Amino acid sequence: MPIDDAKPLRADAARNRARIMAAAEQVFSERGPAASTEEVANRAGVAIGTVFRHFPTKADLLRAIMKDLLARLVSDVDDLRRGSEPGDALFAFFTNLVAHSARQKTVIDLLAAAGSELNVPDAVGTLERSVGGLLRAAQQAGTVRRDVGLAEVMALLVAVCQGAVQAGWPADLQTRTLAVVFAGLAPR
Amino acid sequence: MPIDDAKPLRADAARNRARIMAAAEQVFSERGPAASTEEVANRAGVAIGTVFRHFPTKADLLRAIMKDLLARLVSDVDDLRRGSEPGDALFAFFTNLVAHSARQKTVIDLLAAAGSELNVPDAVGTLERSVGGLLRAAQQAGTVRRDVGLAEVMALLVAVCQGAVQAGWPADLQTRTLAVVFAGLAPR
Amino acid sequence: MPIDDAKPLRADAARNRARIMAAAEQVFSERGPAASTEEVANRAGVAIGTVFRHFPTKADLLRAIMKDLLARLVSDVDDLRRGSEPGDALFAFFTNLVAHSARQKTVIDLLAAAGSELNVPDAVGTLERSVGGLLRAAQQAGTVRRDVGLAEVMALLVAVCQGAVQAGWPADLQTRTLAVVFAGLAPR
Amino acid sequence: MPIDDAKPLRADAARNRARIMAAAEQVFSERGPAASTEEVANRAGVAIGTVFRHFPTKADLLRAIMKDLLARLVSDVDDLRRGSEPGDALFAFFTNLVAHSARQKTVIDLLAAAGSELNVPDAVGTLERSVGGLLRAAQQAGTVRRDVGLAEVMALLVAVCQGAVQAGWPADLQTRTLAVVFAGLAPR
DNA sequence: AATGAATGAGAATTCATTCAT
DNA sequence: AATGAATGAATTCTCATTCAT
Repeated sequence: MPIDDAKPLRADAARNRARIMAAAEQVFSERGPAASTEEVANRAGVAIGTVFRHFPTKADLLRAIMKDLLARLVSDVDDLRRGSEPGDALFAFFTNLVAHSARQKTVIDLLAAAGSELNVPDAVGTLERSVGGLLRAAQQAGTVRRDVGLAEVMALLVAVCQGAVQAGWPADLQTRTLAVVFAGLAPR
Repeated sequence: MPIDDAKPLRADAARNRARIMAAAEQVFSERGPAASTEEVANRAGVAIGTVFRHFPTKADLLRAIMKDLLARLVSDVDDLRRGSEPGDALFAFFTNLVAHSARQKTVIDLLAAAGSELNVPDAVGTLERSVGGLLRAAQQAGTVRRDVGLAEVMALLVAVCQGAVQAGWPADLQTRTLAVVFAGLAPR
Repeated sequence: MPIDDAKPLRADAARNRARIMAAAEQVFSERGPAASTEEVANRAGVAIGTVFRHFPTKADLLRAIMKDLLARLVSDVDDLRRGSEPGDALFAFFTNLVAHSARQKTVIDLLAAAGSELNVPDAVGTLERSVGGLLRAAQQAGTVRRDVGLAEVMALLVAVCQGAVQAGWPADLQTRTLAVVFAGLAPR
Repeated sequence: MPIDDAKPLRADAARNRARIMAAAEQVFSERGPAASTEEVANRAGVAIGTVFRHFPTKADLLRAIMKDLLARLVSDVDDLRRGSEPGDALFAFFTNLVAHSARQKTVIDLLAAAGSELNVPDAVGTLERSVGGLLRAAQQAGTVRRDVGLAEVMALLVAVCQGAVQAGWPADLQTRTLAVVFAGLAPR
């Protein structure tokens, strides 16, 4: 049961599509969303036309990256729910996401801009639902206050990630900042 | 005693400079830093050449806006230190900044990008020192834990503002998110 | 006795060739000669490569359409010569062609451009000879002046058709315009 | 009393605008409306940006040319009404337009396309009104049948011009073709 | 033979910056 | 000092044509 793509791609096309997305992730992370599609093509080792064949519009490319990254996040969440104590999973996910967001400037930027320019509603919604699961579990385990809502958790998540990414916080600053947030979430 | 500008400007030149900066603040807030210099000129009611006479480069203009906004923030901090209980001033500043950042997308964006692209080190340093004052005062008043550092306070400040701005948090989400942060800063 | 095509085509190849030409006629009629070959392929239900296998160049495709349409016109003329009074056949052909040219924007455009860009000399020549037959018959029947030449009849034919097509003349304007032309051709 | 342009242009800008329009007229006449804006710029001796500063869109440029050429036609009509017998002016205008249309492929093409892609309604309307004047005068002078309408005269005008232009009719073919049309317009 | 992905040379348009007026 | 026209490099996107599958 294919989840995403209607038409199976030819082997070479699939390879190129993947290369392009990887290149785009890199390029946009390094140079921001204003980076040129041409550079993405170069980095992917294909001609510019190939990029536009796969993603008819630059915005389509950005959307595709975002969908992909969000999907990865959701699957991270699922892994965590299986592998950790329910009370810890939210904190673990939070910490992880911040730690990796350096590599994922794009996700974060796009997450932050989610409402505005690009539209990837279901993907964002899915992530939100996943995090919601973590939050409820943590609240039932008693590691997070009952009066904290999903909205503010998501807000803090995005905000801290974006801060971490854009300002390039070193590891210890990440830790100390998260300590404050976690203390704010804890009961009492 | 002019601190920054070497040459006193002719009255009309000064007026134009001010108009341009005001227009630029608006335009970049609305359209992001990719907005065109031409539009800034239009909004300011001057010709494009005039903008470039005052700010030889688009980056110079952005830097100037940032310096200006940071200076305003610093003076806000000073006002607060005089007008509120020492224990509350930090929270008040924090809340204020978040609330107003909607209008100041530019500051926040620029603050966030401070380290990277533009360089306005002294301005940022000055703000950091001011906030440091608020923090120490709050810690002495016992409203903020002693083991919280200035770095993470600044980090949270920027992160939350940026989140608020870019995602357009409604007022109640701002409140609830700040509640978590403040709880995290409070002793015990 | 195949006049034009050297190699007999496999059945499926012939079918594709026909489909492509039909699609091309439609597409170029609707969108003008700037329409993309890709769209022709889509409309024909074949892949783009197939179009280029049959017509190595876009110009070749246009030429082929034109040849085909001209051939149809010639056969129309022949039908008319058999089925109408000699004195009326030219007028009937003229009227018919104008009336149908809406559907045949391509022919007309190509007929008009005949001399310039594309070269389909024999096809045009053949049509001209056919119309010449109609003209002589009409002159002998006394419905057209003797001092009118084939060149100007062809010229008027093309001109009026093109006018009708490009400006989208309604039926009554076609009628009234042709009335003037026919009056001009009539003796006295 | 300025008829067309709201803002007076600087001398150099006006010079460039004129050069661009002249170049565009040439280029589009030679290569059709698909010719590149870059070539217009080259021919005009300006940079590509200058063309787009004056005409923000390629379509704007085409429209401007058309307006200009139509205006010239209208003024030709006015001149003729003053300088010839009322009964002849329509024929003279017709003949002139056809003769010059070789140089004015653009006008004709645009006139023909008037309804469809570009919109220059008032300009076309003005021409139509002018020609209407010639027609009425000719009918009153008895050189044109009373039952001929303006619509078909315009239709023939456009059609014959376009034919002449696109197929490159030599002078004698023009003459002979017009002879038929004029005979069709004459009383009896 | 057919497919459809890849190529890459344009084409239109934008915009920071320069410079004549 | 101000004006605003000119420049031209850069960017997004299109499309005829080629070529691996």
